[in-house]
Amino acid sequence: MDYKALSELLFPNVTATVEEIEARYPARDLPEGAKVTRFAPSPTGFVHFGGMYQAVVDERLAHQSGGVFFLRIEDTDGQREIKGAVEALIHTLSDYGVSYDEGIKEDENGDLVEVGDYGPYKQSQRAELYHVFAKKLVAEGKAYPCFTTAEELEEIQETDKKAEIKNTDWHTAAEQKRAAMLAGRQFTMEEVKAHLANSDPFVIRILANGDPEKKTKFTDMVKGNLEVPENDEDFVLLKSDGIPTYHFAHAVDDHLMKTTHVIRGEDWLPSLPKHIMLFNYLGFKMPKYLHTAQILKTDENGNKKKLSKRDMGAKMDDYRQMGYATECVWEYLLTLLNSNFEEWHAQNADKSYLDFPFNIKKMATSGCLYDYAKLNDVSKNVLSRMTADEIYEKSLDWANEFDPDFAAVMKADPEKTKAIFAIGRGGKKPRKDLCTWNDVKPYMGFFFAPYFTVDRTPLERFDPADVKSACAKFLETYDPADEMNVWFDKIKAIADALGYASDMKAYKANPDAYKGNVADISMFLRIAVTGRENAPDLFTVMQILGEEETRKRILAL
RNA sequence: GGCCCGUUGGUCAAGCGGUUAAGACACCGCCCUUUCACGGCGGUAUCAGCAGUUCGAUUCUGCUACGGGUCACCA
Repeated sequence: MDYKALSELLFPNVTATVEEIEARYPARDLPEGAKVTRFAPSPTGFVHFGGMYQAVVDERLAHQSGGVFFLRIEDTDGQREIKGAVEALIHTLSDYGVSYDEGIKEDENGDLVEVGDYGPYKQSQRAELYHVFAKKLVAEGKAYPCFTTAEELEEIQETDKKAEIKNTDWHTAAEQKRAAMLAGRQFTMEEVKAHLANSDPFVIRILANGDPEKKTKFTDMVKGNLEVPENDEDFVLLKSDGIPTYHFAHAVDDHLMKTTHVIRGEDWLPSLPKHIMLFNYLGFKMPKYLHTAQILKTDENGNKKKLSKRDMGAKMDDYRQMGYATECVWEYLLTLLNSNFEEWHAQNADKSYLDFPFNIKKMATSGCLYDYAKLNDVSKNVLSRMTADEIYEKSLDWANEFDPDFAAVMKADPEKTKAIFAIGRGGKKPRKDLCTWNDVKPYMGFFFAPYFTVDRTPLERFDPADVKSACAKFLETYDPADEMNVWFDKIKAIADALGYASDMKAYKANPDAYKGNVADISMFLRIAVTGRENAPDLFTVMQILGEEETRKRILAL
């Protein structure tokens, strides 16, 4: 078989040579040790939590080493492409502050532009490149055209991929398919010509010469030393539409774009033999690999499963909707990435996460379960460290989109809103009431008339006359100019007057001697002023509310 | 089913041949506190199992079990 002639037959329009292509992508001029990484999502409309996890690693590794991080859009599957997906992707990355140096970006006008010298950065625009390398492989007898259609192969397999395949059928189905593919390797030049004359669709398959019984050693930077079998599968390089499969695009792109470190999910591990073979066939130097652990969830049956896009929390946009601040998700992500991040952050509170010495060795090698309780705890801590102004701005942003009515209320009186956010904030032991922006309204809505409702239930176990009398007495002596201790002394006086203990120790020593205690009196007032039993410091609440509103609410109880 | 990867408390995890096996979350007590939210102190709970190497294995090796991933003209 004249492979050179075959390659000309298959790619008559490809005139560029591999050398010419290589010349277009010179080595990058980077300092010693600089890493070149890439985030290469397919534009499916959202960024997966696991994808963000990888993007963060990409970004940190590149920028921590003085290297380059680029974004490549893997749009080789036209069927799955969703319009606006690239924009959504870019926005998510920028929301989370994951900055990349090359790839598709948005300019000032919001238009998509390409930045960088190693593009195009969309695989659909790189067809020419792939074809040159495919032609080379065919010319060298390392790849061949296969005219067997996907439908025919599926038929041969006799098993519906969608249906549940019984374990025992696996072997035979795989064998049959393999036999069919092997048969596809047998052809004459005349047959190929006939197919082409007939415009029969075909794919380009690799000619696999591996023996799966033979294992080769491979070192992954996360997983460590692995043993991988040789590849014996004639997998597809170019689909019948001329677009490459992931495998082929990965080899060609990461070679030309000079990627030094490939960060991807461990679900790619099984296809490693394919990639090793491809890089060998093409004469490319393999990049280093980091196969990251999977993020798992517990399913209905209590088994661990890969976090799928249907699960809440799988899409980065879910967090926005649930009201998690990006900073919180970031910090949670970082703690999953390097478990010592939390500790480091506690000791370096003033430093940016960019100063954190991210370490590959610290990355988990086994999958971890997604833990909302932990996320919530991290979130509370992060939010508690923010200033009242920050909280105001960020929560308003969120409310503008998800709760416009409440946003309007907040905006109507920014000073008051900020004063509320300032309660118990800034000290060594800040309040931690807020976990998500969604918590803001339930937490402080009562300050605003539209959201103020009174729950009298806690008052029911007391004599209504006492409640009424306590309120009346409070109003008699209430002076908004009072210092906190004076203010509280007055409440204690009310307690004494009504037969409630003003001294908690005395009360605890002999509870039966009193109708209640000063905490109960405070509770009456708290119900009146905040409408509920639990609230931030009552003295401050009254100050922010102002004398008029405070009196009005107590009078109305 | 084949192949690959993994397994330290309920969860995330330190550990890298000799430790009372860190810490965080969750949970449970107690304390502080006019409520709540904090904060402090304490507690329950972990090396999947079995062999082997070794003076000594959570750490090294093998096997078993269990869990996960993957087996497309999807990425």
